[in-house]
Amino acid sequence: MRATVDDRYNFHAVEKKWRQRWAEERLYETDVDRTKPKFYCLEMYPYPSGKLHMGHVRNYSIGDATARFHRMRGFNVLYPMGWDSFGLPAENAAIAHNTHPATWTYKNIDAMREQMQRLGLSYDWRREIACSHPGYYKWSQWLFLLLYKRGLAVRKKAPVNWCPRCATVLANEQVEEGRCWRCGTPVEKRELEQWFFRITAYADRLLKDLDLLEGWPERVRVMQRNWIGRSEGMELEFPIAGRDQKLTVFTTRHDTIYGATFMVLAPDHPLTLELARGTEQEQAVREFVERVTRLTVRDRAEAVDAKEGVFTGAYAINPVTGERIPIWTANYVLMDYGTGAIQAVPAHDERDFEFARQYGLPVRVVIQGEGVPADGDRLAEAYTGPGRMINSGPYDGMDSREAYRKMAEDFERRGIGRRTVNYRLRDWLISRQRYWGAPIPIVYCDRCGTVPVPEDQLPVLLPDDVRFTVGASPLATSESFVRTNCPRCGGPARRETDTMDTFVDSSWYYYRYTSPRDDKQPFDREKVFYWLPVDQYIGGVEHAVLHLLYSRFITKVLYDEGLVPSPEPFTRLLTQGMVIKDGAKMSKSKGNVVSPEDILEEYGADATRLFILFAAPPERDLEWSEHGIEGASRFVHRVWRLVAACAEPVRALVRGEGETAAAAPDGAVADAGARQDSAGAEPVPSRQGWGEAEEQLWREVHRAIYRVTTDISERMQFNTAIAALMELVNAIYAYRERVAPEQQRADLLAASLDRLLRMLAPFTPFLAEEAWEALGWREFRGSVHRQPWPEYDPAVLESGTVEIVVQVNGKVRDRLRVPSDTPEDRLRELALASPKVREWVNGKSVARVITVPGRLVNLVVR
RNA sequence: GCGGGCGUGGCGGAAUGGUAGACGCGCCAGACUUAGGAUCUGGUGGGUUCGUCCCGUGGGAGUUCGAAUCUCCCCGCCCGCACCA
Repeated sequence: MRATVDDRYNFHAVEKKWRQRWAEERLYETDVDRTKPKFYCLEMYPYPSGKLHMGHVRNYSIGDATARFHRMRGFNVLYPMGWDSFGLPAENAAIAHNTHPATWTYKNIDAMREQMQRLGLSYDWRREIACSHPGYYKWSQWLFLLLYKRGLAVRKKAPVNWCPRCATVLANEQVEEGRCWRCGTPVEKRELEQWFFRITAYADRLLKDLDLLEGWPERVRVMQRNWIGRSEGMELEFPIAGRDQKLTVFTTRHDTIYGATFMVLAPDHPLTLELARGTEQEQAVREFVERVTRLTVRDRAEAVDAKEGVFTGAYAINPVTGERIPIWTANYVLMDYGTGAIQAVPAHDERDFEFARQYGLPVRVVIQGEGVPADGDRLAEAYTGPGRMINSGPYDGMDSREAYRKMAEDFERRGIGRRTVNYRLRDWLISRQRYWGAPIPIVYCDRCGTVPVPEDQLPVLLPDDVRFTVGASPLATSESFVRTNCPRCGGPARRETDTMDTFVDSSWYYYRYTSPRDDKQPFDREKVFYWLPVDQYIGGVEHAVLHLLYSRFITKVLYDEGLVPSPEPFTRLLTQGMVIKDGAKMSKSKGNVVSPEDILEEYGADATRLFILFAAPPERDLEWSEHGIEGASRFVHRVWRLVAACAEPVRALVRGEGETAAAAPDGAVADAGARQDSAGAEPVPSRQGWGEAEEQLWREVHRAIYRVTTDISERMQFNTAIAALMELVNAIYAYRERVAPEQQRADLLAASLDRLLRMLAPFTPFLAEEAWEALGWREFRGSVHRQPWPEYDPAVLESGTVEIVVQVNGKVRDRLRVPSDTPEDRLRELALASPKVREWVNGKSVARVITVPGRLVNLVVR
């Protein structure tokens, strides 16, 4: 062993060494252990694009620090990683390079795994999963069959979003501002028959259980609440004049029905063209509908800044007034929401008002608020508040809120309508006309119809003999795949050729980690009931209404089936901020991308992780800074120099203690990695012969433990935790500056460095382990990553003196240094006796004295 | 328009009712050095009569002994949703 420790820190060599040794020692492997509380720490598994970007590095730095901290705190921690490895980019790359999507995908996975290992992330790699692996997607198909069995997977014809560039349909959640979430191409509406998961059947529970998610950011809960979009109202029926047919509308304002002076249908409503047929309006309606429905979703959304519509030529009968009112069609009514038809009440709805004024339609006031004219012609804007009912037959004179209740009852009794709840949430369209996904396990038989593939015939494997066509499902080009026999009657049948949305794969992967190689079941019940729910989930906010909603839905289905222990999958959620540079998100087009690869090469894993956790609190955006990472790197080297400088006396001490322990009868020595709990307790200094300098540093150590512990466990504020560690390092330096070398106490230095290194372990795992070994502890106590988290001693924390601020009328006038246990009345005495304070009190009377123990005294003077 | 968040030194940020600006970056000075963009030490909100006091957390008002923090109004920025009937 070297006699001295080199004060230059070679992170390349150190990181390489520990990566190997940790793997050999199987340091991060975890299994069910009922003697410890469990902690499931999870990051959103990545799409294997080829290399990590800074957002990944941030995500995993947060997660790894969290996992390591909880391990040291005595939790049995599940911390796995896997790959969201189905999806379009692989297929597009395969088309471009004429290879197989799997080739591209698995090469990328290898590259990214390597980068993760360089970062020193403490995953249990035995649990690695990839959703494109047949051993995984078999169970995604099983999940489909479970939903099918429960009536939650259905094939139906509906208006769906179609991305012409990706040549596939998309779920509603995957359309952002009318554009495809992946490629940005404006999507089109198409009427197609597709497979849906009936997430709407869970709308109410998904909404209600949001209240359980106290560990989620308010922002995400609000986004989900809005996305689900529950609204209570009535479906009302308006007979169509001259036909034996009724028009059903959804409204939240049935109390305004006496003011319904016309009706509006969505242009793509099935009755729009039918009602116009044979009327003098037919031609105009046909032209209007064709023009509006041809627009992409986005163009249509933009076009509605100007409301536009035409009269259909048909009339409806207002069921309460008996009036004949015209039926219009207009671009501001959407087929997607409610029934695709509305009762227009221009006096009390802003949109109807604007439309009525534009086309000269009558406006009738039926609710009179303060200052609202009774004459609709004189109304300047729609009135949407409450008021007194007028022009409303038997309800005249009532308060509108009372009428609202009364009318609902009356209308139901008279059969005019019924109370109902409407949601904005649509069923989840899971069919994709693409290759690189899990095939939908369904067979179509001429005789038996739609037949699910029996579970024992899973997985339905992806065929290799496909042509990567665009515009139709590639699976349809594989004869061997399509042609099959009906599982029910054995006759000739055809397979479903669509694959599942990759969000189906990611909606349940966190269960699979608990028994990733199980080939008999999707997950082991015992293990899932031990590990779940996820205690801390970490990822980007962009999945607020995608993955995070789908996962909650699938969890509820599994919960109803009795397969998982909780109705919610993620107890706490942290949505990390973006990593930005020069004020903008890193992107190739802006040319402001910083590659983690380069940074790791130049500064090493510890400095990279440290900077990213230190520069901002995790949920806030983080501005990448070259100077900032240099500061972090400087700190890493500064710690190392301190360790090197203290090595000689500390090692002598550690060796002496270690040998004493080893000499004891039960001090049998196994290999270093396995000795985590037994030999070698933390060094407790005697404090004999200590002076004020020693006591002061020891207090700093305990203060740091207190601050780091609470900052991480209560708030996940890694930035302030690291600041506290920097202060501790500064304090140790200050001690060594202040006390002559021969006077410095080795027991104090050893105890301080012991605490420091254990607290650094979650942030700079390589540095902490290397220093731990250099000081001799690894030999006797095992890896720093298997140590318990240090405890602070409140008695030490509160010993010594504190500075008390003396205020006069809230302004600081003096500071007193007093023993920290000084009682309040003594503080008051000292404050009043202060010469500086007396100048400010001078002649006036002290009306009140407020003391805050350990902090301040405030004299209220008049 | 509705909803969520934010506004503090030159910069990233600390302080969630009790000393505003911890910690880091940058900058200034000193020490060591053949030299250093290394390292160590000190300083660093503005003003000032400089061992002093005044001002200061987007602006204004309020609650309180005391407000960056709580309340109300206004301004600005970011994010999400948006003719949802």
